[in-house]
Amino acid sequence: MKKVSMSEIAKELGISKVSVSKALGDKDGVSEELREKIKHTAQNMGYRINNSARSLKTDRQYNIGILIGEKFVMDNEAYYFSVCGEITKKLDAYGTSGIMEIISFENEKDKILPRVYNEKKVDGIIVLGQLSNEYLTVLEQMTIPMIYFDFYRQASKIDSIVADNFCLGYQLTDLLIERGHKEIAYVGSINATSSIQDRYLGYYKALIENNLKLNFDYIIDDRDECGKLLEELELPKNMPTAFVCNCDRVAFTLITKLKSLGIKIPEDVSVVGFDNSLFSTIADPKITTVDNNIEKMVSTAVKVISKKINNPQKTYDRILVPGTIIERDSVKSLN
Amino acid sequence: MKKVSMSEIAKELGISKVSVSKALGDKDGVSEELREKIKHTAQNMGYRINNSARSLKTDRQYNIGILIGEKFVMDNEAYYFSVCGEITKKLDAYGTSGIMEIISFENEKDKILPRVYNEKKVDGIIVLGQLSNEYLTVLEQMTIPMIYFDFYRQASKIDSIVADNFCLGYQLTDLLIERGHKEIAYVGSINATSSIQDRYLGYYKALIENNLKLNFDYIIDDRDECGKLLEELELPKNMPTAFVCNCDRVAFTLITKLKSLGIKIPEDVSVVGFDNSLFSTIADPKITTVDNNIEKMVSTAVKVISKKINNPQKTYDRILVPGTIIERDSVKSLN
DNA sequence: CTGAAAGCGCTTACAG
DNA sequence: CTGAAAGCGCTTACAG
Repeated sequence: MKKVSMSEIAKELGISKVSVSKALGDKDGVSEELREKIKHTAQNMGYRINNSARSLKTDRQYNIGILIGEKFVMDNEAYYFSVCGEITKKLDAYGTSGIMEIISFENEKDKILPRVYNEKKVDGIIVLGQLSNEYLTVLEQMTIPMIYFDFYRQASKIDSIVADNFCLGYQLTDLLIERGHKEIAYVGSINATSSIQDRYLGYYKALIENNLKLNFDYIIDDRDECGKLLEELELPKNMPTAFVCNCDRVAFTLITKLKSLGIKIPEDVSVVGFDNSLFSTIADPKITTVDNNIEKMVSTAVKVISKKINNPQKTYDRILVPGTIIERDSVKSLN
Repeated sequence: MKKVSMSEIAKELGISKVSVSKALGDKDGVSEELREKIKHTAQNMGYRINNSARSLKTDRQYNIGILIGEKFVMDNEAYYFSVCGEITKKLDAYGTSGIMEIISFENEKDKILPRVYNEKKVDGIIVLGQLSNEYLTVLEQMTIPMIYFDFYRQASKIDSIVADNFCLGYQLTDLLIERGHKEIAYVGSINATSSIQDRYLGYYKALIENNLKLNFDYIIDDRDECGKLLEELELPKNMPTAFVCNCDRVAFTLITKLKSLGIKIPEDVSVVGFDNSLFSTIADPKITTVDNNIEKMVSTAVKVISKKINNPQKTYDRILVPGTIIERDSVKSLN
């Protein structure tokens, strides 16, 4: 079985490979009639374009790198894997493939740039989830377009796509306050990621506006310095009437723990989460949460990175994607 | 900022680019002294190899395609996404990247080959999870190495890496029988995937060896013809004392349903699952299940595809990776 | 509309 | 050990 290149097709048809290239690439400069004939012949001969050869000439790889920190994928059911899948699907419409690369703890520490960059395999990079500031600073030296997904850095000029976490944290807390709750805890390590922090600040804003005092005993860590989720949450001595959790995963863990202590949800304590992930629907009761509108976030990210590849100068700053609260069964009204 | 190629490095050092290529590629034909100098200069100049140029010459892409059917990723927490992540990690040691591609329902039906193949972006392909026979038949025409992961086709010669499902289905059912269970149901659509089918056949073998009759009412579908998981399971009229579920996900759904009917697990009914996924540990009670040894399966798959790329003639047939039963709290002894 | 020529950045076989 | 030359399969600018 011999290889079929554009030259082979040209030879077969008695024309030049230039015409073949134009026809197959949907470029001007061939008659429609010839174009059709060429496409037909290519199909018959089982022609497949050689992306490497194309890339070498055009300086475009038609690949996007998708970076995920190892800390986010310790779990088998990691959230960013599915985001990566969604991105891959959307990318397809742009004739582009997604190359996922896991940034190991080691490479993050040693500031090793990703292979997809070092070997020029991609035209741009989407970073899923926050990495260490030191590593990001190094990443930002790269000479190809990059965007941050689901986080941002105040210190950097890199465009980012994030949920409107501040606003959503506010709304979710406000909902609890409206329902008569006054003792409200926040579960999340507020220095771990920008999302956790912004959700927390939204929570705090809601407290302020309702003249409720911020109680430091009510701020509960959910992960360690490396960003790994804690096995066990440490509950405050005085039980609040409600918990705002920075994600459904943690809300689920919390509910399980509270139940094991004989505390009923939502009769005794209310719990809300974030992300509208599987955890919010398999929990009993089902968790009131926030739909971040991932689909919108992903399509925005793909659109932005594509535009930046065509025009690296253009900046988009921080794009906030609005979400919506989904009320389910984990909140009791105290009124 | 100007581009740095091997020629630039050569010019800088007053040598030929051939020496640069040999030095950077760790090939013979340069003195150690010169090699070191070249590597050093390359580093300083911020040299990154151009994978496309290398590929064009060597006819190797240093990329592996990872195909996943859309049916497996309807869920956000899809199992194969994490497998894809594991593969990506392992591939790194081979200097190779993984390019995930979702096969949409449409492309599967229309028998459209994956982009990674059509554009020669990969040296080999790993298929995660069973696709339709019609589609696989078309895939098998491809002229690059391919392996199946987590399923196989009796009809085809494609090498595959699978858990020892038959044996594990047998062991798991046998465990229930040893504990005194005689009325045992199997939950899984036995024509949906080879895994479900083999686990079922192992279940049946255990029944036969223990002189228990196969009861067709006790075979419960868990997905539709497209392979999508059913929202609601249809329980048999006469309740068995135990259920063997083809995966933890379904075991979780079943437990939720049984509980909602006031049936206690494991007091009234025992349930076992497969996969040792998150679902088996977040369920209450925790589910007795099977650890498929994904890590071993993944490392085997990566090893096999790499070898096949270097030697496409070589075949490995079906490789069975042994698993282990993990006993937890969802089985009651009737003895 | 059509095609000859140049060149993208590597690697390899070969000569010195 | 070192390097000149050829060539991988495309695309683009240009000439006809």
